[in-house]
Amino acid sequence: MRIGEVAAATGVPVKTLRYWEQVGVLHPPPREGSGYRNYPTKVIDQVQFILSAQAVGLSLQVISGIIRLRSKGVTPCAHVEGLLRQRLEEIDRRMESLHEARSEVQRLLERAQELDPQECDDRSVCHLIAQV
Amino acid sequence: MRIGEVAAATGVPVKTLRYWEQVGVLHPPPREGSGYRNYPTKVIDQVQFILSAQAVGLSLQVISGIIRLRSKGVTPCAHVEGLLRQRLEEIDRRMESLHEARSEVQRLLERAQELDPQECDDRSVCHLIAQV
DNA sequence: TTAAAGCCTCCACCCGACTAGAAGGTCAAG
DNA sequence: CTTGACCTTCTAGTCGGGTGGAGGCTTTAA
Repeated sequence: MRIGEVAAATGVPVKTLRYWEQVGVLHPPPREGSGYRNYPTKVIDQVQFILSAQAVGLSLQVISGIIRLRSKGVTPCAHVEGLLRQRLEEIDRRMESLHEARSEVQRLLERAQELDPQECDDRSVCHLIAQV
Repeated sequence: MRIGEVAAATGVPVKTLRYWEQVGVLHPPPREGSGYRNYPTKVIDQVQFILSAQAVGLSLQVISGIIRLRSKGVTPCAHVEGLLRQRLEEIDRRMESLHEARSEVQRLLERAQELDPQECDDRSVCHLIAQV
């Protein structure tokens, strides 16, 4: 199948499919005599896999690692499980730092209720956001 | 004071101070005869403000908006309060999507316990990450 | 037969916040 | 007087995941 059909079937833009090939996450398909890419049908599954993996937050680099293992004949499940665990930790770290940021903003907003705007003088840019 | 002194006093690299000037978040200071930047002492406070605002997650563009208001003589507190509320909403949105991602990864990991690696066949790249 | 749609490659650009390095001018100490 | 630290501008690169457009083939339907 041609690249446009793959795009239509998966919703991924043609440009993106070529980009994915370029960065190594999709295997280069054989070409027709015209030079057109001629994809096997299973590319649809691969594209779906990439989309699912992206949705979980894996990077294209990591995803292409999985696909490379797969095409070497290795069953990548154990590897993928490790990656998912790493991803879980990553998410937890980011949730935590987001949580801290939230508390800080909350604190500033509460302080804003107490402070008088008239006090916002030339000493600082704005007393709402001030050095801890 | 010279740019190196500002850098030493605030911990912000010289390159970054010049960059901040370039993108409009720091006012261009007057120059010595040599062409060297000659900062007023209050730049320290401004840099601290920028750092604090960044720590809260405000972008340089937003921060320079606040500073512009300030230098027009406007007391930016009300504006800043609005920005902080927007930031809070932004944080909440991101926490939510992070939370969803976390559940999804969690779900995949739990499924990994049930599935047999032998089943990971050629139909898909890896059955751990599969289409919903 | 011809026009449109689809495909090809290549190069450049986007977001944000820097950071690196080249090539050169200035200043303070010994 | 020289050395080295400090300053200047300018260009260009980083990260990730694409997107846009130019210029030029190929295929397909009327």
